[in-house]
Amino acid sequence: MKATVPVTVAGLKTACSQCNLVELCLPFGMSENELDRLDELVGARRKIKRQQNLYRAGDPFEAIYAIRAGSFKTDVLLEDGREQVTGFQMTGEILGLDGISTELHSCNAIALEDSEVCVIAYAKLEELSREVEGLQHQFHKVMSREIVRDHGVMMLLGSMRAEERLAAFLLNMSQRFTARGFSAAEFHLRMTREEIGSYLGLKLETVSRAFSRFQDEGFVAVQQKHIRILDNAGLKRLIQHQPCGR
Amino acid sequence: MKATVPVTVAGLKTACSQCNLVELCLPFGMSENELDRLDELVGARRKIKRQQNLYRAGDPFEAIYAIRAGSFKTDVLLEDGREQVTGFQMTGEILGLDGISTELHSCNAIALEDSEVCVIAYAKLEELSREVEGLQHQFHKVMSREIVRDHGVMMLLGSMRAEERLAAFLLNMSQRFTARGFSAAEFHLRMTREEIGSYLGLKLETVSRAFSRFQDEGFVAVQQKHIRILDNAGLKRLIQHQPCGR
DNA sequence: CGGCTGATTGAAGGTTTTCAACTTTTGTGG
DNA sequence: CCACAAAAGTTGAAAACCTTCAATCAGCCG
Repeated sequence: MKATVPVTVAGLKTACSQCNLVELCLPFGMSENELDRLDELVGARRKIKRQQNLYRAGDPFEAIYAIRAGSFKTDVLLEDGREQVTGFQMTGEILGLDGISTELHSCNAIALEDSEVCVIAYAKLEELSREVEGLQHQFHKVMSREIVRDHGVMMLLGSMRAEERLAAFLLNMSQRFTARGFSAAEFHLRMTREEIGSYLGLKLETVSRAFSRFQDEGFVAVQQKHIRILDNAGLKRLIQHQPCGR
Repeated sequence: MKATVPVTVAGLKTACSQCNLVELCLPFGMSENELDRLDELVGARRKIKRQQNLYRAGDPFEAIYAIRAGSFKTDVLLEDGREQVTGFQMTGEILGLDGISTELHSCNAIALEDSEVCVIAYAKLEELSREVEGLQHQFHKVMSREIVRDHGVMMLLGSMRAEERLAAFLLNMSQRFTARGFSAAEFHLRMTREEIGSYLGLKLETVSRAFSRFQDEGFVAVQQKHIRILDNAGLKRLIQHQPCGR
């Protein structure tokens, strides 16, 4: 560690410039010089154990988080207890953007496994992104990407039937694992059937049944959370060529 | 018009500092000085006739738009023709944020009535928001608010039943009309039952039936697109105290 | 190893969709 | 300005899809 870098808790200081997640994370597309400046910004890392909250709805908003290791879900709770999972996040993805609007977090972020995040103080981010054009631009892209992703989820929830939703979900997971250097065809889901169901607007039994049908039809091999995709094209066809639903 | 302001098409130059939508729009919360700078940014206005596109999915992204008058819907189309309405936008709201991520628009924006928008060149916005802190902050808030709104829609689509969705929709519209100085209890919807249905993940017949039931139960008086809310609290109760749906 | 959580599967029930007929409103052109 | 066609909205009955309820099975952790 360079002497110029201020020492933080137990040498946990992060350096984006050294991180292998650069291409997936906030720094994507930034120049060498810009990257160096980014290292000023990113504070200590924080470890979150499985099932623990990174933040809760109502918490004051102070930072956004880049997932360094592990994975999360975000959800919104209705007063009567109903839960809606709004997303699953993997390494390199940014959490906490919901808090900017009211300066309070509006959803819960919960680790699906033991995880680690880089803490990015939001005040500092605004400050630095006024100076570093690449950072500003990239940050805007990250927010916009989240909006586009949300529209995709609305499409799922509003216009697709159960099996289409699950197929789209699996293809999306596959693609994101691929981007992280993992197998596109074989992966391990960190979330339960109930969480998948909540995300897709389905009951867990419906998710389970859809998995079984996919297995029967030879699209995938399912063993609990372990998924092997056998017919990628078949899943894609499923999404587009089904009557309708609602 | 001041001589220092560059003259654009037919004197259509907008001045945020003069606009009565300030409190609802991008400039909200900015200081007098900051507002003056904002006037540099906002280009000509553009009129969009009913049913016309402000932009289409795939169009190159160059600007975001502030709705000066009228209203819009945004939607995403699936290859097989299915449409998902992702939102309805009213005066003061910002359109086009979806385009930042890929520099191509990812959805369609269509005027629900003859409308007018202020064109905000995105490159200029980034430039100016590096100089004007209040603008930067406000722009981030606008994007974050969109993300939070989207989560709310996911909740609707994923966890609520037909009547709950429509109740939530009506209450949301009422609140937004109120914010614009219109009656909270009586308003005119600019979209069809089919568009409402698409937004809520329901078929138009289901929307129509839900309207009829609300009328029978005395929650609202419905006459085609004209809505009168008779029992606001009743609608609110509907949202929280229903068994479940899916 | 036992108890727990998570997952699977079947049968019955419910909500929403589909199909269809009909009414009302809107828009256009004579 | 009326007439008429097209679009939008309403309503009923049947069907489809998903949920609910229930029982069973599998895997995991202490």
